[in-house]
Amino acid sequence: MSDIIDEVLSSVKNSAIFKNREYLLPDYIPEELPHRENEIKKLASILVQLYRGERPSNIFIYGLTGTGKTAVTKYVLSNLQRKLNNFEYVYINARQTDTPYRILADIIEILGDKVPFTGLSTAELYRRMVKVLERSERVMIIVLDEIDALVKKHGDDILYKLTRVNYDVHKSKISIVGITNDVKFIDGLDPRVRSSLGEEELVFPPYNAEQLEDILKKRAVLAFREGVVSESIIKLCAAIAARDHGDARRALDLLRVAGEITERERKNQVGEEEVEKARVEIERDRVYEVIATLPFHSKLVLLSIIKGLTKNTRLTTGEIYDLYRNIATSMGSEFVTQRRASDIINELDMMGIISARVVNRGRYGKTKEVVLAVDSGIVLKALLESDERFADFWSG
DNA sequence: TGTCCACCGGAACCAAAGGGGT
DNA sequence: ACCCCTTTGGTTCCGGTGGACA
Repeated sequence: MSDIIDEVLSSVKNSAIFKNREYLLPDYIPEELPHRENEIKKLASILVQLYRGERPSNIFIYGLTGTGKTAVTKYVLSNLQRKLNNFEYVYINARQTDTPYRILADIIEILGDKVPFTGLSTAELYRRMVKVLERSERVMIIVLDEIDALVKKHGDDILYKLTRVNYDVHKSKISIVGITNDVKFIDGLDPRVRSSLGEEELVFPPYNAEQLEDILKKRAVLAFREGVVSESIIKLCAAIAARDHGDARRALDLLRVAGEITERERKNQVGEEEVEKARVEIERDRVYEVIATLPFHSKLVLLSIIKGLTKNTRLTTGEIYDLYRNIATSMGSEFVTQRRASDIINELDMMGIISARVVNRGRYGKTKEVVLAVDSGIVLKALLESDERFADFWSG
């Protein structure tokens, strides 16, 4: 047994490819953030109010994914905290922590109190949060990342409450840093929330290809052994990510996975084909993961779409729903209403698995036209492997 | 020039699961 | 013991709609 472990262990230790793979992982925050100097400066100059123990303005940060919003924010806050040491901050990702209850629970927990993870009302949690805040007697910065996801699901109520905490708390003060990659998001907000959350605004522009290249180069030196990754490979990864709205995280993922593939193939240099394979593999993993964790009826709807698309090139909501009902019935399962199915189709669209666009066909009504946005093989594989009921159905 | 299709999508509400406080 | 909470994945009801066709 331990031989196997040893073997695996030594293969990591003696990797011909990686010196230290960690530098390419998405949660690694580097010592310096190239090409984000302006943003760091701006953010720091707002937060520096902390020096006098004052509450900095609430800040709203926009920028597309992978433009360094999260990294810059964490970087500035942790550095400031090291130097000032008179405030605290919580970082909450509102896509993972996606209910008002859990946001409050997280804040309370980071402040050092325990709360039950269900059972209480949000009003009660709010009360408790105020209590712990009152006790801490400091300035508190609350970072809400991907705040748009939360508001889409639960409205801006909690934001309103959070922006008003300062009226309820006297010995401490809080500021909110909201981060979003949806630029239009702020328009839909309650005006009161908008004005108080947007006391200061910061926009992160996407990286261009050269900047991405520079970033990749710096990380590659740390992560890879010498000679494993050539300049042209880095250029390639940067170019691919730049096409994809300058997403640095994608660029780094690409480079890392390309390295992993190279290692698996027991080669000692990353080549263009490994980068291409990485691109495909990343997309495939993402799609697989998303599909495998879908609720049952969403999977069924997806299966219906796959089935329908073997006969037609595009499907309407009605056609999908008929198929779905047939499949569900033949499997002896209940089926959801068309209203719900329509929502499921929208959800699949937003996840990028299908592409659904609303069309008006005059006399023939208004509907949605659906086509698959990813390879059907991987969709089917994910469906069949994640639920044995489908396997029975598909083969039988 | 109006009709009318085949849905869209907002709103309110529901029930079971997983839990509280007092 | 009793009545309370949120979340998830729904349901019911319904007004709205762009443009092909008579």
